[in-house]
Amino acid sequence: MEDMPHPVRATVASLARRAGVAASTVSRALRDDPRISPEVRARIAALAAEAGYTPNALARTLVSGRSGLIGLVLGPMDNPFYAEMMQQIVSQAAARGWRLLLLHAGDGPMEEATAAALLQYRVDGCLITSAGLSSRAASVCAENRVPLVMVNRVAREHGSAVSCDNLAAGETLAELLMQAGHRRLAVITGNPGTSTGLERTEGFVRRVLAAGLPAPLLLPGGASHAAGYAAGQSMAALPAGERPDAVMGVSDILAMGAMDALRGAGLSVPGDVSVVGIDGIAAAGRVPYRLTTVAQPLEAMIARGLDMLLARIGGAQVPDEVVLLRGSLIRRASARLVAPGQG
Amino acid sequence: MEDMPHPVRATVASLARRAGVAASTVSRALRDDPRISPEVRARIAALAAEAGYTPNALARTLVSGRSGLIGLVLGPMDNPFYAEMMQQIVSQAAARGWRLLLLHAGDGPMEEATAAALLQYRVDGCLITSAGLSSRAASVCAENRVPLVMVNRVAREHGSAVSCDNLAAGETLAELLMQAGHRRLAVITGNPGTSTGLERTEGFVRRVLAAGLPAPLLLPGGASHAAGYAAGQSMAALPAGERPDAVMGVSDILAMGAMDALRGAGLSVPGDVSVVGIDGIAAAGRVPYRLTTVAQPLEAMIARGLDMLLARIGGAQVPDEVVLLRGSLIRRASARLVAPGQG
DNA sequence: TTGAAAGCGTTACCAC
DNA sequence: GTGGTAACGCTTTCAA
Repeated sequence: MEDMPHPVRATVASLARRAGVAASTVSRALRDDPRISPEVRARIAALAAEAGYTPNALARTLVSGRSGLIGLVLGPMDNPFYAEMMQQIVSQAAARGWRLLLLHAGDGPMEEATAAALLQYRVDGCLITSAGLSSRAASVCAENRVPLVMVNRVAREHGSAVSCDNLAAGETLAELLMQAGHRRLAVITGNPGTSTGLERTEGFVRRVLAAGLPAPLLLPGGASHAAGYAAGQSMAALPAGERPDAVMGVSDILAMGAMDALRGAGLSVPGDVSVVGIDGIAAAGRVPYRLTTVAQPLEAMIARGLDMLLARIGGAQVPDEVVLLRGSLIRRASARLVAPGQG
Repeated sequence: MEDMPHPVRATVASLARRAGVAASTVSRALRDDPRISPEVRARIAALAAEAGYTPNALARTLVSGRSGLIGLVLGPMDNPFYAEMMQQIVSQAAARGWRLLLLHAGDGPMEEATAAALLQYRVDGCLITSAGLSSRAASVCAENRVPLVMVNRVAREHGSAVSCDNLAAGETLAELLMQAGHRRLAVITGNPGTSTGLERTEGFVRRVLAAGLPAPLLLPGGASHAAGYAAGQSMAALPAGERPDAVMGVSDILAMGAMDALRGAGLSVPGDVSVVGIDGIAAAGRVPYRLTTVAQPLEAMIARGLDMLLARIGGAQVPDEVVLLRGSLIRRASARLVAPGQG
């Protein structure tokens, strides 16, 4: 190891000096501009490698107007779904050569300074995955014409969105449960004001009513296992005659919490109560849950979202759009799937 | 809504023009330089607000040499521990006014371009939470003198680290299990080459041997629930006389997988087998796991890690250091805690 | 094919 | 107190 006091970073100018050419020549050579002669290009490339040259992306931004950064706003991490989503985002963004400025993660409100950073660092666009309806980042983007795509939530006022067809997912599960002969249905709802949860609930309820059954029991839930657990406990506490025989959690994690509570209270799932969820998180597929669910097409959603962002960053005056992708039903052991006596 | 074709961003120069002062004055006024007279400062502040001025952090970086960015490298997200850690990092970094450049998340190797981005965006420092021993980011940082702190792993060659005292955690759990009368012990190990897992295993084994018991059975594990589940199945398949009566997973998620497998095979936890883990993730505390574990002091670890990073970014020639924080034992229902016949 | 110079937005230094 | 000017590192005209 050398022991230079200040390992000064090589710059285009320093390389130019050492190569005896102009800075513009170095800049062009390094970006493989076809106008530069092969010899010069090779010489500069060698020099750059030797000096350990790394272009300064920030300086480049200043002149190009593009930062290559996209702001990322993540939802509450206590739902594993968001962790899975994040992993998708990170790998797909990297594959496209974008860097992620991680602005927020969690349920709380975004800090003032963080919202400001979104603008100060001149992100090219913003990806918002928080399910909450009131997203600070969204309005900041809209006010400042920063291209914005929301994933897993609908755009209320501005911006585009890509999301699972939540209404259809709710309907699918209601249909599934009714066909299996369930008659007393329930829904564990999401956080109030959360679009995904509302839509899933609505799809479910609509389908049940359309079939002529009484409206499902709505159990207040939230976004966490604990909330689902509480809802499950309140179900278990009902007299057997009033207790629903099937329940949908508006997210897998809620459904999992409910299963744990029901079983903890001595009830059998799916023997006494069928439980289904929506999201398709990995944990829900495993023992002891084996949850029947509608899986969101996560990879495709992110790919689509980044496509949309790219189009808007490109400068084209593309109108806002909302894309709905259909989820896929996964039948597993948490729900009885045939009417009693048919098996 | 106005309909300006190009909502040109206000700059220091444009504000200076409109205020009839020099750019340097605007710059000073905006940063509350005491030399600027109150009237001028007020006038400029008003103008800036009206124009919706946002300083360009990238341009500022160019002259100051500080980007305010810290690179973040996250481990495999299928372990909820990393999600919890991320949330801590995001909120604590924001509180200190740092922005996070999310470079990597997951188990796979870091892409070439991503490693380059670390340098190109001139991150002030790097926080690495991946448990894998071979971290590409670490060597990039070291070679380029980018301050580096690793969390939840020890620094091998360069850089500083803050970590839980994994050895002590393993010892604590071995002691706990032996005191409860367990005699046939086992460990579900982590990914090979992962320092945290190795240390936890070593602490456990050391303590068991010191007590004169036979060496614990080492079951190959990994980093996921599935790996723990497989290990649990192999335990359950052993003849009753050879089956361990207590097992430690080197992480909570492994222990949870093992519990699910053991119970799935008809065994009782903790009736037939006691199970303990390490990490203290939220999911492990809940029904049906109620896992006895050693919780990592996550909040303190991150705070300490950021402190260390700050000190090194400050420019002070601080020598590399490794900080070990002690975890805290949480006794729950997954392990029998008294010798049979003592209750 | 290459060079010179201007400019991106900000801050720091030196005058006044 | 405030104004000029240079500088950060890069790209991009416009000339040659």
